Amino acid sequence: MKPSLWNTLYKLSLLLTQEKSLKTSTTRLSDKFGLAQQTVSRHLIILERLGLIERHVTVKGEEIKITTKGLDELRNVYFRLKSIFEGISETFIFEGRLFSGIGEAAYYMSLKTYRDQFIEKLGFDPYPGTLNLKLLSTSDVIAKKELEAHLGIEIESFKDKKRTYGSAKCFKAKINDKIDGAVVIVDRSHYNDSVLEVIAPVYIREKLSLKDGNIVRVETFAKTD
Amino acid sequence: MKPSLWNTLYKLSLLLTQEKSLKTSTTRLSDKFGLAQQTVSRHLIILERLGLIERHVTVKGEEIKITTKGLDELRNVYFRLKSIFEGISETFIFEGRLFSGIGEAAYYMSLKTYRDQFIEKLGFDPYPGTLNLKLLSTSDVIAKKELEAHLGIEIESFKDKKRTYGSAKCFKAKINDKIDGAVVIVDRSHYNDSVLEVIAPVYIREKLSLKDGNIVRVETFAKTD
DNA sequence: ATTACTAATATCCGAGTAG
DNA sequence: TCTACTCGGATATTAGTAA
Repeated sequence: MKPSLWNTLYKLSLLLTQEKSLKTSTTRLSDKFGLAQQTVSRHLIILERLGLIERHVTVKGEEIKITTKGLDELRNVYFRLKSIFEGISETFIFEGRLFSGIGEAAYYMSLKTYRDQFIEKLGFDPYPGTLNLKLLSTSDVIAKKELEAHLGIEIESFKDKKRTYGSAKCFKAKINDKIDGAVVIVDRSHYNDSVLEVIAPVYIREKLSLKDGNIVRVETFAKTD
Repeated sequence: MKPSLWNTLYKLSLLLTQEKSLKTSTTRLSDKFGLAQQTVSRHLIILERLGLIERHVTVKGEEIKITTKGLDELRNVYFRLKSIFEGISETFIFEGRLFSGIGEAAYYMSLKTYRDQFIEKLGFDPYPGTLNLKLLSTSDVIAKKELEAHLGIEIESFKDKKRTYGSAKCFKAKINDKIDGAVVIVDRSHYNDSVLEVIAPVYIREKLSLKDGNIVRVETFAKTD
């Protein structure tokens, strides 16, 4: 997302206050934003196409509302700035329903470059495969975004002859108050925001006698410095 | 400040974490920021000129530190986003040392357009003149910035044949726990951030028997919706 | 390696204006 | 009035290099 667009979204949010919609015109906004009417119009069109705002355009003006996706975009910056200015350690607690993935993670985790990094940076040799948890509440999904904004343990990307392997970020975690492991947030995951991927030095499913559908509790520890 | 520059400052802050300095190179940064090395170089030059960062450039790389001014720039956005996402009422308490201004404020406050707005929006006809308080601690200065990010009572700008008269933002306030008045934050004030300007329907100095140098306590109430 | 200049290119903005 | 199109000019970015 282009900085100038983000700026327009941000300034919109300052006028909208709370999830209410705003009835205004591009001319009035251009005045407030210090941009030309045409520029505001163009920005609004793009923001709408990106799904960040919703509009109801009439010949007399328009009504604008920031979508959940748009708010997420802003919240992400908010959380990152928060972790800078209120730089304190925080504990995040998640609850999710266990489900089976397609076993892809096991392949990636067995790659030497990744595995060596896990051992070096997390201090354990992870069991190949992740425990996938579907987060149950939106507050957990938002908390995950906040966690993501914190500094974690960085797993670096690398490439071989064929392709590039993406980066990831880990946070030490405790699973069901028993097992020490880590939450892995993959940069370009095929899962969406509502899925938490957990790794540990042991096979968690077996150790905790878990089956698909079980609720699992994960406590993570984020430090900001 | 241009959005693209703000973006670079913001991304820098994510790497710097806490007021530490960062030893890196424009190439490494260009990688992280998704910009060309030349663009990063140019941005850093401009940010430095604006006094938002400090650099120590060598032929082997450079060391970057975000200045107080730069952090303020980021904090401002942080506070505004905070008031959106944590939209709650807040009380701010300031303590400042009374000093005499040049009496300019009295002139402005006597202008009909301003005065009418004060009466309508604040509910009182202000004594012409402001009580100027020099804030004593940096935490108070930061609190003032946070207050500024909240929604206040807007006093609109206007123009006559000669010039434009700027806008301002007010927050209801209680002075020394006795007098009800308001804090006025003038958009382009000739005072800096460490000065708080207070108005009231009465002549505060007299009512509270205040003299230059006295410490005055101001409690303000900010609502976010 | 670096940083950062100059010049070419890509992108963005806003004046004019249609609908 | 309004939104939003086209298009020329402004601005920002990047490629090619020098130091």
